[in-house]
Amino acid sequence: MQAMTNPTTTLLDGLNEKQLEAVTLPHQSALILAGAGSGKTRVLTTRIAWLIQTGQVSPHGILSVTFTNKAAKEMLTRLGAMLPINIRGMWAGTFHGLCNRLLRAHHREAELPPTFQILDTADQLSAIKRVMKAMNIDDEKFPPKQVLGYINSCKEEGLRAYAVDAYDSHSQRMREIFEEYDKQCQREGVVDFAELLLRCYELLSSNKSIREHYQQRFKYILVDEFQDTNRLQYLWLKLLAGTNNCIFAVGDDDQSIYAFRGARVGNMRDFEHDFNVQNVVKLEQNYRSHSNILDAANAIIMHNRNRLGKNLWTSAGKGEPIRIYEGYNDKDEAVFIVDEIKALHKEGIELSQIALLYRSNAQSRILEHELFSAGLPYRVYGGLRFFERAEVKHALAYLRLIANGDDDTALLRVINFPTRGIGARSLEQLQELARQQDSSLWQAACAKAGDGRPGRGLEGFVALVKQMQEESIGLTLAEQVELATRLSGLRDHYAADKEGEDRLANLDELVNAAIAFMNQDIGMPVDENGEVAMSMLAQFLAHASLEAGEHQADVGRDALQLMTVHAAKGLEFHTVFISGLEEGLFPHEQSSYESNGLEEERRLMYVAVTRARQRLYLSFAQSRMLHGQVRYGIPSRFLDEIPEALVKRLNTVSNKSYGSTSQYPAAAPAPAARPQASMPWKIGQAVAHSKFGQGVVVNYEGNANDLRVQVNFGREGLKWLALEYAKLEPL
DNA sequence: CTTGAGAGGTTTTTT
DNA sequence: ACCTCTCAAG
Repeated sequence: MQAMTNPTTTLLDGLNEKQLEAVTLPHQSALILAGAGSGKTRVLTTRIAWLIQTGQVSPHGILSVTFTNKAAKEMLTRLGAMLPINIRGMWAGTFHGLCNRLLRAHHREAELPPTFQILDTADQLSAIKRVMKAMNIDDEKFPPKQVLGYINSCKEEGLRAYAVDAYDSHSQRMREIFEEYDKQCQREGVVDFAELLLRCYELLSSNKSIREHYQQRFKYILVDEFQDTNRLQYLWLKLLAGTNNCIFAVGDDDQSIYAFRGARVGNMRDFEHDFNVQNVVKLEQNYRSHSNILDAANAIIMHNRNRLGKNLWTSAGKGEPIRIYEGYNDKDEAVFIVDEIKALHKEGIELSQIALLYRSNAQSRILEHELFSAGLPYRVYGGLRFFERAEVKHALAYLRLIANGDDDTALLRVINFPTRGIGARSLEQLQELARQQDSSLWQAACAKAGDGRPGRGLEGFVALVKQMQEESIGLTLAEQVELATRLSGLRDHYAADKEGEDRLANLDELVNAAIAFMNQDIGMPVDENGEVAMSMLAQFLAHASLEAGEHQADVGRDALQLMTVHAAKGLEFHTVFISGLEEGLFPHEQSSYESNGLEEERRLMYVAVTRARQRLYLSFAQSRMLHGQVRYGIPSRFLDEIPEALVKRLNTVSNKSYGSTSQYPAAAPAPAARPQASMPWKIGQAVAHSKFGQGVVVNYEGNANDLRVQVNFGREGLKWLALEYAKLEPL
C-alpha cells in the first residue's frame, strides 16, 4: 500500500491526537466528551468511514442515532463525501425515525395496523381533550396540557399507566386518563411521539427473535448528543446493544440544556458504569473561537458543581475582548445592537454571520422592530413550521382519512372544514353513536349516512371521503395530494378568501413536497415477509409528522440570524450578540424553582458564548417591558462570572440613580401623582441591603407613615421592605 | 356559522 | 403587551 494513495491515511489526515484516538478506538463501548467546537461531527463521521474502510464492518452493521433530522442529514452528506461506496445499508436517523421504521417492519408483532399514523403534539393534545370529554373530566382541575406533559413524561420514563405510582385521588385520575388515552389511540391506530419509542422498546424487549435479529445486525451503534437522551432512549439503546455490541457515545455534559423535556445528563455516568467504559476520550481543543471567548466560557461553566470536567483550549490567539454594553432600557439596548451591526456590515461582515441570541422568544420583538426601522434584513428562527401550518394540516387530515378512516383526530379536524353545516349538535350525536357501537367516528358516520350523498352535511362529508378514497386508487402520491386539496374544497375556500393567497400557495407547496418525496429514492420499508409494508401515502404522512419542515422559506438571502439560545446550539457565527443578560431573564426566573435549574441556565449561557468565533457582545438593560409592565432588573450573575481582564465595557451608566433619567415615559404609576417628598428612593434606584445584597427599587406603596418599597434583589428575588425597618444604602 | 369581547397565560423544543 | 382560546350574541 502506498501511503500517498492509502485511503485510510487520507481519511485520518488532519485529525488531532485525541480525535484520532476516538476515531480508531477498538470494538468497545466508548464515551467521547466533545466540547463545543471540538470537531464532534467530524469525529463521528470519520469513525463510521474508518470502520467501513478498514473492513471491520459493512454499512449494514452500523446504526447511527441523532436527535434531529438536520443532524442525521448532515452526517449522511459528510459521510457520502468521505466514502466512495454506497452506504444505503446503514441505518441512520433520529430515535423516532428509526423506531418508526422498526414498527412499520414489525407492525403485526407490535400490534399496530400497517398504516398507523403519527400524532404530533397538537394532534395529541386534541386527542387528550377528546378522551377527557368522554370521561367527563373537569379540564380546570386537569388542564389538558398538564395531562399531556404527564403522559409523555411517563412514557419517556418507560412507564405504562398500570406501572405508574398514584397514591392520591388526583394522580389516580391522571393515571386513568393516561390509560383511556392509550386505549383510544390503539382503537384509532395512531401513536404519539413518545409512543413510537415506548412501543418499539416493548417490541424489542418482549420479542426475542426480533431483538436478536437486530442485535446481530448492529455491531456498531453510534449516538450523537448523548447528553440529551432520556431514560427510555437510554434503555432502548441498551437493549439494542445487548451484551456484544458497542456504543460510541458522543456528547457534552456542559451543553445539556434539555432537562426540561426529559433529558438525563446522568445517562452519561450510567453509561460509563453499565457498559464498563474503558475509554473516555476528551476532545478539548477548540477550532472555533479565540481564547478570550473560550476563557470566558470556561470561567462561567466552572461555577457548576455537577460536571464530568473538561476545559476548552485553542491555539488561536486571544482575539478581541468581550464587549459588554449596558442599556437604559430594552429599546436602547436594541438600538445599540443595530448600530453595531451596521458598522460590522460596513466592515464587510456578512449579515448571515451575525447572530442575535436571546433567552426567550418574547425578546425578539423589540430587536425586530429596530432592525426593521434600520432596514436590515433578518431571519427569525422559531414559530410555525411548514407541516404545522393550519392549511397544510387540514390537507394532511384529508389524506389521513384516505389512508385510514378510523383516524378520529383527522376526521374531527376537517369534518366541518370547509364548513358544510355540521355543528356541535350533529357532532355530539355522532360521538354518542360511536360510543354506543364502540366504533370510530368514521364508522359511526357511515352507519348514519350510508354511502352519503353529495352536498352539505354529514352525508356530504361521507360521500366526499368515499369519493376521495375511490379516486385516489392508482394515482401517484402527488396526484393524491392534489386531489385531496381540490375535492375537499380547501382550494376553493382559500381562493375565495382575500387573505388566502399564502395559504393557497402553501397547498401548492404541499403538492411540490409530495413530488420531491416521490423523487427522493428512499428504500421502501419492507415487512418480515419482504412485502412492501406501506403505501407511498402512508410514508409521506409519517414523514410529515416526523419532520415538520423548515421554519421559514427564504433561507438564501444574506440576513441576520435571530434565535433563542436553545436554537443556536450546534451553530457558529463570526459575531454573536447575547441580549437581555439580566437576573430573572437569563438566568430565567422560572429556573430557580427547578432543582438544578440554575446549572442548566449556566450551561445555556455556556452554549451561547461558545457560538462566537471572533467577536462576542453581551448586553443588558436597566429596565425592560415585560408582560406589559416595566421591569427593573439587575445585571445577570453570569456577567460577574467572566474575569474582568477578558472584558471591555463599552459604557458605564451603571449604579447611579437612573430612575429619573429613564427614557421611559412614567414607569409604574406616575410618581408625580404620589407623595414624592416622602419617598426617599426613586424607582430604578440601585440600593444595597445588608442581607439581600444589591438590588433595584421597582415599586412602592403606602403613605408617609407606613411606606413600603419593593426591591428586586435578583437572585434573592423581589422583596417588599418596610422603610421604617429596612436598612437600605444608596449605591 | 361568523364575529368580537373577555379571560388567561405567557422559558427553553424535537420528534 | 400580546397572543390564543372560549363563549355568547348576531
